[in-house]
Amino acid sequence: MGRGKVTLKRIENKINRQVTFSKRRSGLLKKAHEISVLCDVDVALIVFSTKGKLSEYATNASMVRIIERYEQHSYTEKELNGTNNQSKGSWTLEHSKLKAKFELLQKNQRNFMGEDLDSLSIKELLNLEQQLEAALRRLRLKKNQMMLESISELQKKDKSLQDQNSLLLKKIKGKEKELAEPPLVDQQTQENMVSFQLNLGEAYQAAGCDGELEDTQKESQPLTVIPYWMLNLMSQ
Amino acid sequence: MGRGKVTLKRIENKINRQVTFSKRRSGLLKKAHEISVLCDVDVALIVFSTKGKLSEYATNASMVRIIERYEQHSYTEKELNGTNNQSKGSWTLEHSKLKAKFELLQKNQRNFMGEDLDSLSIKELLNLEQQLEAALRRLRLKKNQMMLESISELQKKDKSLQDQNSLLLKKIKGKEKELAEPPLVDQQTQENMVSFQLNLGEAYQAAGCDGELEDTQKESQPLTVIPYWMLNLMSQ
DNA sequence: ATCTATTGATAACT
DNA sequence: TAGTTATCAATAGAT
Repeated sequence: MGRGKVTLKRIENKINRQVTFSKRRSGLLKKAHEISVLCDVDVALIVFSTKGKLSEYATNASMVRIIERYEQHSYTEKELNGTNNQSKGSWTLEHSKLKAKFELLQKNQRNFMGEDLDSLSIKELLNLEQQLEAALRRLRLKKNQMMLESISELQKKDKSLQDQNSLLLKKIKGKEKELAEPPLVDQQTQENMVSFQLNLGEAYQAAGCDGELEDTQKESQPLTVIPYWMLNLMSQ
Repeated sequence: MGRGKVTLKRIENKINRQVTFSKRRSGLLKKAHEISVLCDVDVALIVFSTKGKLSEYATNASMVRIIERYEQHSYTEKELNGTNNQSKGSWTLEHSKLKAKFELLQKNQRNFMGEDLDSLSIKELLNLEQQLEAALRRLRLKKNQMMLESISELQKKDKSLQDQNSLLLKKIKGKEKELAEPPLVDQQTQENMVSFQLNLGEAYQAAGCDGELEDTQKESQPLTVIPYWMLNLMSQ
């Protein structure tokens, strides 16, 4: 239509291109609207001008709804591997909401780490201080509890190993008698182990442990070494 | 176009509507493509048939890119709270990644609040404790700094009000002489004010303030009352 | 922006 | 669903 045929190729003349764009854009929007009304279907049209200006048409003026429908359609069609799609709809809305929540949380977290404090008022700082102190209290309670549990576990193991040891000792002595040879485990080793258990016991009592120590499953630590954190266990 | 004018109204005849839809849809897609090529612009068109069948056109076949651009545009236009959108592809991927990050952050935050500590090992607890202590140190530093700034501000105001007061006193005395009448402001009032300033000064020195107190803009607090937090200011 | 010659789209029909 | 054709609509180029 017009005074000459059009070839489907980018219009090089900038002015012509701009004019054509303006005319065809309105035509396209009109036709989108027409098909939407005449045929009673959902249509969404997005056009960005070269300069980035947005023109849009959407049935019932609800672009997001149609885009959501598109996303749903697209994802359920193309890839069923997808993350467990709740049929809630609202992907993009969901996303932006999540983003906002994430950023809020991130800011909060930074504050909790003692960063970005300039944006806070004195009142907020005092509030944060109280929260941190409470957190620290809870944390130390938990820490002590876990350490005491750990100690208890170690003591149990220690005990069982000692028993095992005595058993072995007995067996060896039996063999000694049979073979009339000296024992493989000497007296010194045995004394050290007993001493170690007593030390742990004292520390355990000094902590004033009053909570029950449930026998939670823990990965067993090697007994040949005392965990480094146990050294200053009772400093807090 | 066609053998009769069209009225912009839903076509009631179902067959006609279907035929018209089919024809116009192809026309619309064609025109969308044309404007995209001729004018070198981004176009996205989504059409859902009554039965839910999707037809789409997008410049360079990248619908998601254009939708993203639309979302960006939309969010930055409508609400300038805009999050810094990277122009990455894949909404769902983006979304699930964000979700994972969010949940991680949320768990972390709970730990920082001294909650959900059961999932942590002793080592992690000790690490968290150190972080909390560091955070608390930074926070208290900032808090003290802000409070001292606030005090400084208040002292300035106090001083200026005192000056103003003396000025008024002088004026009144002048009038007294003229009119031979008693003054409106008595001696007691003046003494109280001086005493208050001295107290603030002492507290200020006791804090061992060595940082410069920049005169940042602060919302002025009423001078007639001492802020509650100032009472135990130096406890920390 | 507005005009108008011309092409393009399509409603009704097949 | 596809083709034909009479008509109307869109628009290229000019003003």
